[in-house]
Amino acid sequence: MDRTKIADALGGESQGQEITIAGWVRTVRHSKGGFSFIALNDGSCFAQIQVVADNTLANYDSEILHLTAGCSVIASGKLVASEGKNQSVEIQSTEIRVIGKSDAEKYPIQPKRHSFEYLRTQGHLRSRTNTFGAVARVRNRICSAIHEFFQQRGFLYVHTPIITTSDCEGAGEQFNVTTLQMNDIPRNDDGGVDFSQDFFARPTYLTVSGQLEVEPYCCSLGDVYTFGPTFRAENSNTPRHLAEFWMVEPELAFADLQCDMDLAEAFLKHIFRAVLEDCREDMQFFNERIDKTVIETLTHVIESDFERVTYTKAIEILTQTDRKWEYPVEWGCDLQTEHERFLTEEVFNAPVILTDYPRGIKPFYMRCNDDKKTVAAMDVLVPKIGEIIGGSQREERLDVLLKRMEQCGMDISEYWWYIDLRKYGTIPHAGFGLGLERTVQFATGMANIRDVIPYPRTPRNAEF
RNA sequence: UCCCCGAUAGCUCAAUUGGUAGAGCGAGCGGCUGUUAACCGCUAGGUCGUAGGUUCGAGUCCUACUCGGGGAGCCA
Repeated sequence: MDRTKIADALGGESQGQEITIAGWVRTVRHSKGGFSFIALNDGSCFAQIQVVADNTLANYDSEILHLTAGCSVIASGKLVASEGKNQSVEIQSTEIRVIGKSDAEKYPIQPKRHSFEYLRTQGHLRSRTNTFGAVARVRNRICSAIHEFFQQRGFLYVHTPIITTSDCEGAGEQFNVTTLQMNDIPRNDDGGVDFSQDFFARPTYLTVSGQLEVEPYCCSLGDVYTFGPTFRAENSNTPRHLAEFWMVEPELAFADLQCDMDLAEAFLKHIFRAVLEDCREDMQFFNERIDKTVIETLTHVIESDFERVTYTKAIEILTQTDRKWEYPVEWGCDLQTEHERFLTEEVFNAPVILTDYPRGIKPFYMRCNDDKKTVAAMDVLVPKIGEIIGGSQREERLDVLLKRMEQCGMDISEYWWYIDLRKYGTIPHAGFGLGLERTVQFATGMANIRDVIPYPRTPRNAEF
């Protein structure tokens, strides 16, 4: 079938031509004048196209008059200038084939506003709505912008494994991967699980981060990035957490924390610029119906220089304000959501990059600073979301790394391959992780992370 | 996992101090209309999340559980 996408039809270039479009009915209005108006959407853009159906159509009485929301149709006709006010062009149809009916009494997506909570129970159909169609298109554009950004800069896309044996040191609780039967688990003499009988003959997990596996590629091929799903078995019930989410993790070769921060800032700006430029209609919708400040916020991020502040300086700011904190602030403590939001929303009113955190609250692989107290870490904080990027320069000095792993009580033998990178041609390198869904949230203004991923996985929830 | 709030028609919500359930939207039918989240009229539709308890009487009060939302922790 030679199908014209509705986005192209509305572009108007084929005006005056005979075209065929296909999609799902949003609304139908019948006129006693002997014709009907069908608003058709095919997902190619936010807008519907209006199909005018005349009662001279063979199936006008038998089918067109009974069309309802959700029906799928293929319509052919001439693309003409519209007499109506809300669209410049419309299709004067010569044939409309009803492909799939949709029982209006039972169709879960009514032509009215639904709550997002309700639509989550209709995960297979919610992409038929304005909001979820727009989210899907923006999410897609963000993903293409991510690849675009790195490919333009000569970064290599590396696929790190989903099933891993390393835990990336405290990045989060992990899901076990096993083929052992739950009701018949083989035991060792000491009562522990006998993993030698498992598929991989050892405990394995779903990845919580591709960082450790992408570093070797960085230390041989230069600038690289990994981009894929990650999993956390944390019992987190918040609008900002998922058990399965997507993460982008670039790793820069021969680079320090400054390079890392420059990259992160340019990266975020590239993504938001792409969304604003290429998803105008969708963004207009989000700005009108979801968050009235979202376009302004994104524009502000693109145009402003990110504030770069050391952790130590941030603690100073937080202790000198009259603001009362639920969690007390002192040097050495991890910053809480209230602190991060205060800094980015009230003190700087812009994205903030916090750097040089105390060693004690950061993982083993971060590079120790000369002060022996802090590490070369950086977090990018944005309004509303808080931490959107976390990164660091990696510890490239073998002796320092080993000492640090020892202090952290790690089993060094498990990480022999990671340590090898410091033995054979070690280099300074740095990287960060960006949560895709939080980025989509920030770009769209959607309040709940469950509404920016097609099928959210959260504690006690894996429907669809 | 902790704290707070909620669950009533297909959906979004209302129901006074405990007295036996309503609206809007949607749907069906009819009217009107180059309409556009159209408009006007009529109709159908509910063991008030589940299980106990208090009471002459519970949508309303109490307890537990389930699910949902907000905040927090963990983090991306």
